[in-house]
Amino acid sequence: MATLKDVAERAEVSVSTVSRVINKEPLVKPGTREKVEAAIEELGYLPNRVAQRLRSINYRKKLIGLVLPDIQNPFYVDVVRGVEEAAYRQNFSVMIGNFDQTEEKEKIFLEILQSESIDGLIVAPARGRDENIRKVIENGYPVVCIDRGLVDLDVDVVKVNNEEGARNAIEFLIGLGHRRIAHITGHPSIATTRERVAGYDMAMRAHGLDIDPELVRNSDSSYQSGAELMQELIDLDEPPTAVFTANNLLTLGALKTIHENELHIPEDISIVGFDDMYWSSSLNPPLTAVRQSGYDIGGLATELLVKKIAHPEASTSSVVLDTELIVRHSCKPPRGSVA
Amino acid sequence: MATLKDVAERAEVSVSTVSRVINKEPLVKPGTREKVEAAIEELGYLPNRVAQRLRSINYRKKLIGLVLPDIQNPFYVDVVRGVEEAAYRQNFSVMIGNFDQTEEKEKIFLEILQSESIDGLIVAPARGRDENIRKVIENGYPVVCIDRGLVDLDVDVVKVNNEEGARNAIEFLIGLGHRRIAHITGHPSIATTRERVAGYDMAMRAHGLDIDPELVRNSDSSYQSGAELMQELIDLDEPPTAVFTANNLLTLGALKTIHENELHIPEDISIVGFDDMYWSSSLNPPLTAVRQSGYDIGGLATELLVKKIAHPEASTSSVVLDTELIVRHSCKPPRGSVA
DNA sequence: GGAAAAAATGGGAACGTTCCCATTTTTTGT
DNA sequence: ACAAAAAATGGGAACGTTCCCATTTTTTCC
Repeated sequence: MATLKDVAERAEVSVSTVSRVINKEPLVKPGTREKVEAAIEELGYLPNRVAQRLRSINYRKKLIGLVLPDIQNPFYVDVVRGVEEAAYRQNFSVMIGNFDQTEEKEKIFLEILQSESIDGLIVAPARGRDENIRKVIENGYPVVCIDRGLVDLDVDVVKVNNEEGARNAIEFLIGLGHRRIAHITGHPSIATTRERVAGYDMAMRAHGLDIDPELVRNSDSSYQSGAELMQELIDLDEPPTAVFTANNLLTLGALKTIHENELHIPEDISIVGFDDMYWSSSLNPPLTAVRQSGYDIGGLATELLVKKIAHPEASTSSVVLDTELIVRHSCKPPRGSVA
Repeated sequence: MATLKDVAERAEVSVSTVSRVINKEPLVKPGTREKVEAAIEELGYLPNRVAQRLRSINYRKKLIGLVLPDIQNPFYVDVVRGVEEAAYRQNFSVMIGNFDQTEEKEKIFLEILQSESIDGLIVAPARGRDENIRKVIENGYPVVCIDRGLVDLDVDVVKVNNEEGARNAIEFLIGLGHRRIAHITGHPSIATTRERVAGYDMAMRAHGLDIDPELVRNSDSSYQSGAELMQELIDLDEPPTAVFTANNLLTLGALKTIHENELHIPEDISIVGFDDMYWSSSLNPPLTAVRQSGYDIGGLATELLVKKIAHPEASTSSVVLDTELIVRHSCKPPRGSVA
């Protein structure tokens, strides 16, 4: 592959000048610039990003890391797209790591990213307290969290208003006449889970409804546990007439169980899921869901990170986006109600 | 961050020796190795992968690229997981690029990867002919294709037996008594599409059924076009009693339209999809699908690539995996049939 | 016990860039 | 037209490693 030196020789200028052209620095005479650009074209020169990164000063490496707990979750796929798009606009590359919810993999991946000399990091922490991420921050890397923040750490966050999203969903169900509303939650160690539970509680209490602890069940946020917990709810002496699932994997798991039990949605049971998917209309019936835009979250997080890379001293900020309740056809008043 | 030099000073050995320890080379006295490892531990040293990559000889950079047309497609997400897992086992990192089906993005991404000094590349070509990929191969990079190969280029491929997969699906439908079986295909420029169509044709002909060209419709493999083409099929004077969709996005799109038209699966129409998803059981009714393991494909492609990186002179090989028809509940004999 | 062979270690160039400073060229103002 | 200022270019060290070769130390074997 052609190097800077090759280009310099061809264009009959110094290596420094070619470097300046590559980096679009202003102090190059137009004529020189053209000569150099011609040489680059002729040689098919591509800058070696590895050498660039090795030599460049901190905030100019043009590489950010993205660390996600579960790439099988469509929400995070949207985040990936949002981050890639925004990063691309700012001429940054993205290195993606998926740690499948395991702490060990997360640690390894964070180390790799630091070894790769990233400028900064976007991460969706699996737990509220995360020693691995704390270390990265202590090492001086700019970090932006998505989806949820970190306990004890003052860090930039881009997230949605989970409490409100959950509250809207529950109030919608209450409005339809439901009283026994179940909530399959995520892992209680995650802030997101607690906020969504808080929204559930708030809505229930605001309408004078008791919260039956049997109807609120913690999970590990997986497809599997969504299916299992749904079965437990169905097997209850007095099963719920509606269920609110705290993320899309749980929703899909719950749907599986509902279908297996040959219950009909929405006649036998209503369901609202947190997280919408582009194919939610393909479900039967089309799913009513609380939409949070992973794409927007990823995009905003990237912009925030890029700013922070340029101005590391700036104070931390947090962005809270609104959710939207997308009403489709998976809910109706409970049997025998007079809504 | 601590460097090799820091470790060397602390352990009172030369930089070369530390490098040898890092790279697990055998020619180090056990005692020395321990001293060095202690120093590494104490300083929290992490090798700088950028410097390593810059200096290392060709096949030792320990980085591979993965270029995919559409990360929103769950099949490719499985591929990502398979590649990451296998790469991790071999101590390789993976740089992922998603080009959203656009040629321009693909080009940019392939250039970035070359700039990043990758050892080799796994790619799912969007088209059968791809100048961008051809260039990468000409530049001497080992390349393994997944899902489909490239016209005119002798390249390693890991794929499934598409023809057989499609044939099995169609024969299953014929066995149930269907005669008017539609096929929503992918883009005709893609080999995968042609192979699946060939399987469809073969099955139909083998059972003496005419192929009605109205029932075979080309798409761009998107969710949107799956929905649109399904509507066209439903609007036919003599609509099909069963439909075979050529990938999971098309399947989801078709399902949306079927539900919108208030048709019932499988009473009004049967559907078999190419590509299974882990949540196919969550669809209502659970989807009958031709399963191809993206995870296995990704894993095998990675192993093949790693071998090729070590022995670039080896002749190209291609791996063809079998598909599996997962029968769930989205198919039954057509109305009025005496199956 | 000593020479030869093998093992272990060290020194320094090189990878392809950027960055800093020095030098040369051009522009500006009078 | 000339000095001063500004713009443009060049030279070479440095980034943190690996790799090659040289040197030193240890082992082997008669």
